[in-house]
Amino acid sequence: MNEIAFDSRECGSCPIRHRAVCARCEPDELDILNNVKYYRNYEAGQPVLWAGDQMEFVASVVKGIASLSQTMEDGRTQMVGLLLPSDFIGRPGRDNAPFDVVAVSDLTICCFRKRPFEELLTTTPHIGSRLLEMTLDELDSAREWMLVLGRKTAREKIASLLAILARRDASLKKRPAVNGMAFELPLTREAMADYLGLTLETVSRQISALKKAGIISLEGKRRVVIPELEILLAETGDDVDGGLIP
Amino acid sequence: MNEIAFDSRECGSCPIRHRAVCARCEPDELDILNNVKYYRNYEAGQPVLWAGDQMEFVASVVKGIASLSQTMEDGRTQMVGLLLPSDFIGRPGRDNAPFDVVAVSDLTICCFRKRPFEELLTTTPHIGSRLLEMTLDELDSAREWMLVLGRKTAREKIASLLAILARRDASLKKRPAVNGMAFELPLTREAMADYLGLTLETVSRQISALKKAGIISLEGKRRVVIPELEILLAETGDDVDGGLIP
DNA sequence: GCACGACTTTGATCAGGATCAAACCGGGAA
DNA sequence: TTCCCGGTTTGATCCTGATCAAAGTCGTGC
Repeated sequence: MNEIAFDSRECGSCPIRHRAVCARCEPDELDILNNVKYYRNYEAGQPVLWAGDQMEFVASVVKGIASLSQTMEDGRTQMVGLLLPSDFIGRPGRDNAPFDVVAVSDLTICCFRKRPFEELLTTTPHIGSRLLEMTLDELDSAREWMLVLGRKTAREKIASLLAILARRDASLKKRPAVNGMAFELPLTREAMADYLGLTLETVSRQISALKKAGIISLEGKRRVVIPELEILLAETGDDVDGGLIP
Repeated sequence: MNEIAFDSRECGSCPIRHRAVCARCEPDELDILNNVKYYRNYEAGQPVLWAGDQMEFVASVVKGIASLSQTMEDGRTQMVGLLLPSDFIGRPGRDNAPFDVVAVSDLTICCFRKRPFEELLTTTPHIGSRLLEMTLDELDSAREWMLVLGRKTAREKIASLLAILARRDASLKKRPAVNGMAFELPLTREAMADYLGLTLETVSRQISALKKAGIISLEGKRRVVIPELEILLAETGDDVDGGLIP
């Protein structure tokens, strides 16, 4: 859930080869020719990996959004992570995907063959320690999300999700989150429900309620405006400082 | 959630110094004298760390159970992890505890000063990669738990918890989980509720229901007997193979 | 333009778990 | 022994969010 970048300006568009791996950039054509690095595109809704699949690559999201999710036999599904641009996909040291990875929107990922990547991990210690740091951050966010799933009301859940998306959007655009900011909702009501442990009807109703209360407003169905950030944050149930929006 | 051991037989009782760190054992008196390694004891209910506290050590659970948890201002709390013997506490690279750590039962942990430990990480690459592997495993279990919190019914939640505890108990005693096995419930009804995102009354009711259905039986309030593992597993809602009990 | 389909909203009703309340159990101290 | 107290069980009722159902919105292709 965190970019694996050391210096993102210095390098090209590929987070893995250029932003993560090489401290000094080399042209990546070589890697592409050697089939070590390659791009993949998916349409919204397409699966990238099913749980249990062999993973012959690690990857990094370049554009679009992917989800990590689990589905029970009877169809109940729970999203366990959202992967936004610069997020990392993969498990060095494991061969099989632990969860389903699905393109939520149109998606481009940059893949890097697993073996060469694992080589790099052993030969370049700071990559490993960066990866450990990222993994610990993801573990913390997963645990924070457990509070949302286990203890928050539907309204608090929606507010928490909107707060996270607002924050992500701001940081992606490299500007601070401010009152009056607007952003595109990249998820359908159903995807939100799967992330929050709710039904899509409840999601819709709570969004309507927040709108009616003046806490958010919508432009169309997918664009959210937040007149006052503090007021939205108050709805999350978190302490205003700390919590999901540091 | 996973022991950081390379060869546990070869060494003394301290998981960090002896089982994790030194490939070849040295006597640990030296470290104790240097105040690099030390033990701490806590009584049931005592806090080990509050979220935000400076952590000057990493540690490993030697005996007893600790919990990681978060509490909202109004008192709602969610446990985000159970730490059993050989589990690791700490965040190399971070100074502050992200969550509360509380002794659930009487607890002994073995602490290792953070700086020397971080030194070791940089000088001994296989420790780092083992730590990465452990962290990835914990991330997977956290995500699996998100399915429990977000989508399972109260009965399935209880069954899932019992299944996990049964499995942990078996692996701690280094024998397989079998039909008819019995184990001590190390948690109060309230602690179970906090782990499962339920109230203690619901926990109690569902345990009674499982008892009435013959899926478990109790000896006293705290000892659980599982006549048929498969039947309990069927109640978890997971696929019988895979899932929480691999 | 129109029709279709995917997504969303809204309504009516239901049910699972929360809440409030009281009783029960078992162990330890006086 | 008796009392007390933390933990547990059970009961009655309430309420949030699920479920079932229908209608509304919007974009796309014909």
